[in-house]
Amino acid sequence: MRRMESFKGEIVTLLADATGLGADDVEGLLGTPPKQDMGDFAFPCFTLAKERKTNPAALANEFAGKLAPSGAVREIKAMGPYVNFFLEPATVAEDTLSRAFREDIDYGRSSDGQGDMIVIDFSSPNIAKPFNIGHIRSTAIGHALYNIFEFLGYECAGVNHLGDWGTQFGKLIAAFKHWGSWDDLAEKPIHKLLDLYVRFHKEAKENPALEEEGRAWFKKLEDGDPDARDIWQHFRDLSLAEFQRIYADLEINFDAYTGESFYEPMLGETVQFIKDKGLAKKSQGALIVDLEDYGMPPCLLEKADGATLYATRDLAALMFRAREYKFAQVLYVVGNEQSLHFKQLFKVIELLEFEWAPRCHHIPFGLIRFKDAKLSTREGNVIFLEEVLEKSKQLVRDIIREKNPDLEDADEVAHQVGVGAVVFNDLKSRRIKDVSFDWNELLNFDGRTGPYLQYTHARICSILRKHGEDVRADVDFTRLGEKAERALVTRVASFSQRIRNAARDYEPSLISEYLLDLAEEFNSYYANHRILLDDDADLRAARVLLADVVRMVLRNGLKLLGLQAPERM
RNA sequence: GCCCCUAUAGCUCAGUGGAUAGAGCACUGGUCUCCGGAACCAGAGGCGGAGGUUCGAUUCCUCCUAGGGGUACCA
Repeated sequence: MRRMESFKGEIVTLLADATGLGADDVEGLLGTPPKQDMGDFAFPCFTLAKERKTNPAALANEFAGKLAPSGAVREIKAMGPYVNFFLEPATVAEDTLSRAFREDIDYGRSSDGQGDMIVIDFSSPNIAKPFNIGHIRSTAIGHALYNIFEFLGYECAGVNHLGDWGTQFGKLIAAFKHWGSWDDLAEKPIHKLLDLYVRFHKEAKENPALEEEGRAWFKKLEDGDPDARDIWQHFRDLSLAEFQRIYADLEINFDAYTGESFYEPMLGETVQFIKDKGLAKKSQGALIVDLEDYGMPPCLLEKADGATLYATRDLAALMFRAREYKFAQVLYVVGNEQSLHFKQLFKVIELLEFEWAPRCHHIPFGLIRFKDAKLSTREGNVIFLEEVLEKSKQLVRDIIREKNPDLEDADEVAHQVGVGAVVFNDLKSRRIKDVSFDWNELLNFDGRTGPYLQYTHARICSILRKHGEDVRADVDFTRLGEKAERALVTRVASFSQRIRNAARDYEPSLISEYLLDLAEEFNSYYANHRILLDDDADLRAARVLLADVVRMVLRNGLKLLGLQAPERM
């Protein structure tokens, strides 16, 4: 059983022989031509020509003359300054399609990770605040990375670092004591909590004593006062219940919900540890780690009043994770605006001489910004994720009612497609790019979208149902000679390399892009070639196999991104 | 001020230093006696500016411009 990589290996050996270069040098130069009819691999002769003081085209000719096709290589020819290699399409098709067909749901999987642990910190909303559209980014990207690394043989731990500690909870308790009740919180608790929070700030302007009250409540909370603790716990439970509804919608599970409060008991020893290492010092009344030598502002461990900060809790959390998980890598899927924070965090870890310091990575992403200013001001600059998901699902329901009124499980499918549209929208471009939030764009399911991929998948399922027989792998692969068929085979063959690249770059969009290209190629092929031929059983069998394998890759890829692949829609 | 990210078509985005810079949306015009029209085909439309490195730069480096973010007691 071979793969594209081993075809490449054959060519590297041939070229190393002909050019006298080392195999690594050849492999570095060997590339893929921009067009399919220019072959499967191309070797540029520019650099060598310069060294040998000849022109590249002449050199390419010379090499091509020396090389003889063998094995899977059918033809070798000079094309301008390149030597291009053409593989035997039937061989490539056979190797690729029979392997994919056999591996099915495991096609693309690997054991690269060898069970190494990767801790992924993602989503991490603040409790008592609504899950808004901005949270989709970390949630979708983190979840996709989790799936990708797991598919590559890593063991993953998804950690939801809830924002569940800090002065704001003292204020919230104070507000609750003044104006709230548990009955009142029974319905839409997070919205009610937000109202309380907003009211607190409004009234505190008139009545500064409230601020003091809030601080006092937080102090009580920290000191373990049973009443404060109980109220906080209720707030946390109510929030988590709402978040979990959304996570259920998105089919996301976390391995731990260890929020900031979890690390509260470890803060004292963390600060002491840093002091013992001689890194902490007093400055302007606060306790800091000076990072001036590294061109950064100081990392604050304690405020002048002795209270801890974000960085303190993150340091405690990171050290805890190192002990607990013995990770090969820890990934923080957090917005780009926190780059400095993580640079500081990792620098402190390095100065503490932890050997795992280089294995900590911040995976930044761009912000969601609003295109339509009116929308951003309404609702106080917040769009709730739940509202977005509901709108998307509703639109899918409408479309189904119009296009496929007899569909069974229409609600379930509307859910899968509606949620998929929103998630995919967030995973389709490089994560570092800002995402402009635009209802029209989000709810347009034409073109390069999640529903387009799901539609393509469902359409192939439909073809296979109509085919009516089991798909066979023992087909005549020489029949798959059409240009479009060869393009599809090549695309399928590169799936596993694409997943590796996505992991290497922590970039789920590489998979989105791949799937869109695959779906476009298939849809174009489908429009121009009949698959279920009545008069040519051999060709039909071969095309059915190809379609089935494309279906598998679409499904596997969608799963990696966290999308469902419905069989009808 | 300093630091980070970004700049490719009207809009949203692709583009390992290499062959004619590719898609989608929107727009215009087409495609069904045939496997799902959430589709397919076609048209029109583009590398922010100036240098540098290189046989070759959208890609690497420097500077400039524009947008976004950050920059000690928020997270």
